[in-house]
Amino acid sequence: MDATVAHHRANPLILKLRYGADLDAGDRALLADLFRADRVLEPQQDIVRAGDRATGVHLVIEGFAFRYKIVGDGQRQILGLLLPGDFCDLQSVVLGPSDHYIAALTACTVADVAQDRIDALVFRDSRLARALWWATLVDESILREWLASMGQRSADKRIAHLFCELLLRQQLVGAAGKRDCPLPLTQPMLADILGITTIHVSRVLRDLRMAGLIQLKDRRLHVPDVRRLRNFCDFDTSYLHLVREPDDQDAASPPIRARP
Amino acid sequence: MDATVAHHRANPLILKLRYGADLDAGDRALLADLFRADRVLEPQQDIVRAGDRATGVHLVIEGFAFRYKIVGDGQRQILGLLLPGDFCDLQSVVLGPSDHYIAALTACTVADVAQDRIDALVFRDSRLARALWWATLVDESILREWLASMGQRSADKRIAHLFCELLLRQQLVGAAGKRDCPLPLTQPMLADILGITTIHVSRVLRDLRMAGLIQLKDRRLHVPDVRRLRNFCDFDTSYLHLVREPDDQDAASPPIRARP
DNA sequence: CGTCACATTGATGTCTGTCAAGAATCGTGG
DNA sequence: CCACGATTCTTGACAGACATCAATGTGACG
Repeated sequence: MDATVAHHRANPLILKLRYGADLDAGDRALLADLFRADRVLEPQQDIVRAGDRATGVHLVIEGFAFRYKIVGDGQRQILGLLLPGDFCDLQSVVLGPSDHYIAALTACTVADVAQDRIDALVFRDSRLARALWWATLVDESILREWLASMGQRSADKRIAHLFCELLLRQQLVGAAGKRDCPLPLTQPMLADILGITTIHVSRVLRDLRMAGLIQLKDRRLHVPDVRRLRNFCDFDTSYLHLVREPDDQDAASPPIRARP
Repeated sequence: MDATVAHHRANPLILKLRYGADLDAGDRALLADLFRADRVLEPQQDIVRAGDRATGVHLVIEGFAFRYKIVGDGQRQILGLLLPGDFCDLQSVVLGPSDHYIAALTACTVADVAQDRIDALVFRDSRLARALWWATLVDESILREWLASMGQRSADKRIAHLFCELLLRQQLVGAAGKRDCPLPLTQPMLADILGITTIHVSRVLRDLRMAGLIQLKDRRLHVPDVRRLRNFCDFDTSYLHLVREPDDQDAASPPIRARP
């Protein structure tokens, strides 16, 4: 565990960017300075509403948020999960009014940053610009993988794949252990992520549990044999575009609270 | 029909960007100069292969291309259709090896541009930078809409929605009329876009035809009543983030060949 | 003219949705 | 602390959407 995580609670963005870029201490200091938690949200509280014009950029510091759309007669499709270190809308200025919603899933803290401060940052430091760009491109890549999953995988593999992803993504920001991580998703939420009904989610989770692939307890996911679960759902990390694998340490999870 | 389309064949990128940015004649000249057709591809020929490192940037000038992934035991999911004016991989340098394939769907012509020429362009002209950025963000937005469609819409509405999108997107680049457009997609292709079997595609197309919603002939789509089709599948253009609606002209389709 | 991909249709099976009813969990207020 | 309602979670019976298997027809192309 290196110096970046030494202080009381590391900035998840900085942790994440270790896997997409090589930043020096100066870069990290700039990021830490710009992206600090400055708002706490209740579960279900909106961060961005469809039709809103961008006001600034939001970064999740702690907790989960999610992106969603309402189609047809009120059915909700969840388009992405935003974990600590993820941007909600880095690029929204260019697009105009948002075409979807973003809301807090759990209680969470976010950083609100004015667009011009981002612009100044990336203008000044092209390595940082590239790092942030990497982050948004990974988000898009995840979206493609979700689409492929939705189109081609059966419900059980889809859930398993999602769990593999969430375990790994949380490991990247030091929020998960080797084999378990927070999983604050209700079954109705899972249903809207996977495009199936909550009833079916329940059935499939039972099957996965009984197959010994996963354990769920206290809103946490435990995976007894990560290799086996990955195998089951054909999980391949390449869509996350990591330049290095996460250390295999049994990391802090839930988020680090210990002081030095 | 304005001056941009006056010459023998307008650059589809320039046409498309009319809907996302305000470019002046100088901007357009730069684009036209940079993105000119310089390669012809056979149907099914690869443009980008998964695992490839980026060599440059590719823009579709004419014809259709498509993005796809292979999941599990060889099932293909098509992740996006690339129409004239669409970039294949504007940003691939940052991400490293591609995690998916891009191939020509029909015979098509593409522009190959070295990354540094793009960089020089966007560095020099921030309005153009913003315009290109808009284009990539719209692509991502389309991806989200596809995901929502896959998760929440039934097969018939999914096809209808896709057809609405393809009609409109081709109108943006002057490749479609008010109510019809090229549709060079076989049923196996449609199946891999929609995540259903070709057999089911055949049945659903029959139903849509018999409901009078669409007509298919000679690899073209004809929509007798666009409003009705849009209504049927809950099509809302906002995810395409157009700053203006396409003119209601009965535009050139197939691509303009007439000389002034 | 044969081959091959595409397209169509029917019969049948499987996955997932719908309807219905309970049980467990959780937050809240008395 | 307990009661309460509200949300989750679970299970069963049944229905519908879509997949699979099989057969046939069509058209492009060598």
